[in-house]
Amino acid sequence: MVSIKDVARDAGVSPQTVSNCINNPSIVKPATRKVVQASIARLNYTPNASARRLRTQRSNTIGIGIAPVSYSQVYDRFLHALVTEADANGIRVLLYKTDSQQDEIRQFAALAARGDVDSFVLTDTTHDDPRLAWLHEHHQPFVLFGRPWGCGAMDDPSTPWVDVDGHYGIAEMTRHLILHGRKHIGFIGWPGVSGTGTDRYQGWRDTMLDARMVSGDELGQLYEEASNDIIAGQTACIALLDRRPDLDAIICVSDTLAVGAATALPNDTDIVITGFDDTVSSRSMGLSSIAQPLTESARHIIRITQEQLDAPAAAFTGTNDGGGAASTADSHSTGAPEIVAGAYTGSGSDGGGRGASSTSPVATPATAAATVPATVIARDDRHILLKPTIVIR
Amino acid sequence: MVSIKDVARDAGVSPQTVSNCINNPSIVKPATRKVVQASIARLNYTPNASARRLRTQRSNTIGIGIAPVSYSQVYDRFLHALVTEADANGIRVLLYKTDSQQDEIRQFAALAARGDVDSFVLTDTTHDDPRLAWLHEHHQPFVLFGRPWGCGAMDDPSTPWVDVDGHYGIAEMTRHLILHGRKHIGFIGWPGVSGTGTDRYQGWRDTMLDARMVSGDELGQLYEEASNDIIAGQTACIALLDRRPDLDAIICVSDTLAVGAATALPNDTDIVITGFDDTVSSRSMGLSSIAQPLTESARHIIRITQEQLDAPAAAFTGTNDGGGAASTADSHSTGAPEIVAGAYTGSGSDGGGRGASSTSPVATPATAAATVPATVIARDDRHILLKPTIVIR
DNA sequence: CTGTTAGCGCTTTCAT
DNA sequence: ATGAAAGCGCTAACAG
Repeated sequence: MVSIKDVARDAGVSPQTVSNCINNPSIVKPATRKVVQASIARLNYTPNASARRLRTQRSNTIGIGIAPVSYSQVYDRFLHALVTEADANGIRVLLYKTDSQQDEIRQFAALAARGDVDSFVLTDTTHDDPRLAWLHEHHQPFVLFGRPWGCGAMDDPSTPWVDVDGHYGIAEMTRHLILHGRKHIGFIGWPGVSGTGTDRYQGWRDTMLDARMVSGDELGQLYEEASNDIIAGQTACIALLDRRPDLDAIICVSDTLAVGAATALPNDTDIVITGFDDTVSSRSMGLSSIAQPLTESARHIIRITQEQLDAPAAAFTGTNDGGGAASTADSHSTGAPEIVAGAYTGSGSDGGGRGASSTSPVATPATAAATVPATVIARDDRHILLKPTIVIR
Repeated sequence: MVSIKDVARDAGVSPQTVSNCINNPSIVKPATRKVVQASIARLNYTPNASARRLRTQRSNTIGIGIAPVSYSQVYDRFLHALVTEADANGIRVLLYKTDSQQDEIRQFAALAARGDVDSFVLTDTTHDDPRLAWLHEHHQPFVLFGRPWGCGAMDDPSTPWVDVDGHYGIAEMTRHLILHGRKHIGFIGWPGVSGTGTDRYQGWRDTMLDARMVSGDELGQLYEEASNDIIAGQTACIALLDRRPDLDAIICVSDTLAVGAATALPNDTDIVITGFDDTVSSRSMGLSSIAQPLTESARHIIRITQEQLDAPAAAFTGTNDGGGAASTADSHSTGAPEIVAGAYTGSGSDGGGRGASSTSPVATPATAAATVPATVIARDDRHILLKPTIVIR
């Protein structure tokens, strides 16, 4: 392995100068820098990560857990997005197992103690999540993907999170259906009260009531619950149509349920089924869905992580610094999203056409969703709520 | 952070003795060891990973890639299994992105040069995979999950792999259906020649021909191809039933296709649909499927990785060392699988009932598949072919 | 602007 | 059986 000394000898300078060329090029005389960089290239030198970590006491690595099974079908795409954004910022991603929340806490302790990671990314936050308590107690940096529902930490500066606005997504989808002439729009949701599920449900409910498409009394008839699998989706769809044969659209809280519902439809029907997450399955079935801006989410997660680590002692002020999301990233952030401070349950037509032709976030079937940068609705720069993209097929 | 010096001071010994207590306890006098271990526990000491890595020049980390999308729905479970087995052996798992094979090669170079990982785990090997060429050329250790189909490296000692026997799984499923009175069994496979797809297809074909359930001429009528999505599965199923209304079972090369096929079935039918991978989707639909022994696979991958790293210079002899898979793992491997050397396309009834009541690998509906240790059919201890478990529902 | 010194935390010699 | 010395490769702090 070629080390910094080899480069130094080759370039006729001291190891320190080589180090400076890499970590602080501006303080090296251009001529010297040139020579050193030539040596680096010729010898194909790459700094040893362990040595650097030992010296700087920074691993430049974040940890993220993987559960025994993932029901969402979106986790692998999220991981890819996260790794991609991390990679672009010189950060590595370490995977650890999470068989339970307690197990994850054990992993926190081990990984943090060994200095394997600087920070963690958490998903699937639950009510009174013990992981948050542990992390806070041990002053361990982290970022949530998903809001800390019911933890009372929604606005806590020391509980940064990035999430996708399910309420908005479902509301937008509902509006789209209404605008295209659908009169009786049902909803299949998850049972129980989950933050995410309830949020999405309310997106449908609020829009339906706002548009006077349904009375409060009638709402229950258009609603069905189903655990997150295909069969449950089928069952719920059948129950819904049984109760309300006049339905002409059913919005599902997930793609899995949408796939189930779609397969339970009579052959000759015109009923529209929509899902959430724009998975391969729903896409192959031609269902409209709601795509989470995973790349954008990952970008913010990495940005916040970087900010935390670069300014560990600086207390968070709680005020938006004016620059917003775009201010930190050094040349990486292409198409930096605008930050629209304020409530996130806004009406669909937010000001500011931010792209080419389409003023609505509804993507045309042909143009892929990925090209449109996600719009941000945020409280401040450590609590980021992203708008999903409605994908109509 | 508490370091080895702190422990040494606390225990009244030298840092070296503390180090020995951790890495080589047997050479420390029991009394001293006791004292040191008490200090370690009291101070809650964990050795710093970077320092150890720098000193030993070993990262004890393996790298594995994540693609932009995964169609298999099994990758996340594999990752969990891999991380779990790695964790049990003191190995960390670093995730890197793989947008293409070339991209992955770039990652290899970067990660290897920085000393971030010792070895890689590769999946989705293709014909003349450029990644293998690169790894060989740079003497970079790795293990494949999945055979190197068509690379001519199937028996190459320096190309270790772990795979699950799709031919066997599908053959066993076919036999099961035959034994339960199914007379006309169709197959939905993937188009084109993929190693995995063809292997599974042949499991059906060989069994059908062996059992005289079909003539060679007739075979084509019972076979349909479909790209790996739900709609394609539906279409193929309909085409199949259209051509052969007498079908009473359809074996699908994947769960995704099985789900599609199942949803395309008439309401009152008795036709059995089976899939591959035992995913949440197919399970929720009550479909029989074939479960890959992911934990077992991961265990072998980690074992081989360890062996490679522990004996870097030792040339592989190509002979089974007699101990087989169970010989290396130190106390971790519970229920070590037997190794049955020989051809892998054996007839179903291989000798040796290895468990309780059931002599056939067909699991009963009630007892979960996971409890049965996977049987190994292997050429040698660096080329491991595992038997999947047939899950009947 | 560049070089020297020192040390991050650990483990492999080699003495004792 | 234990300790002392050295150094893995790198970078912060200072001196020049």
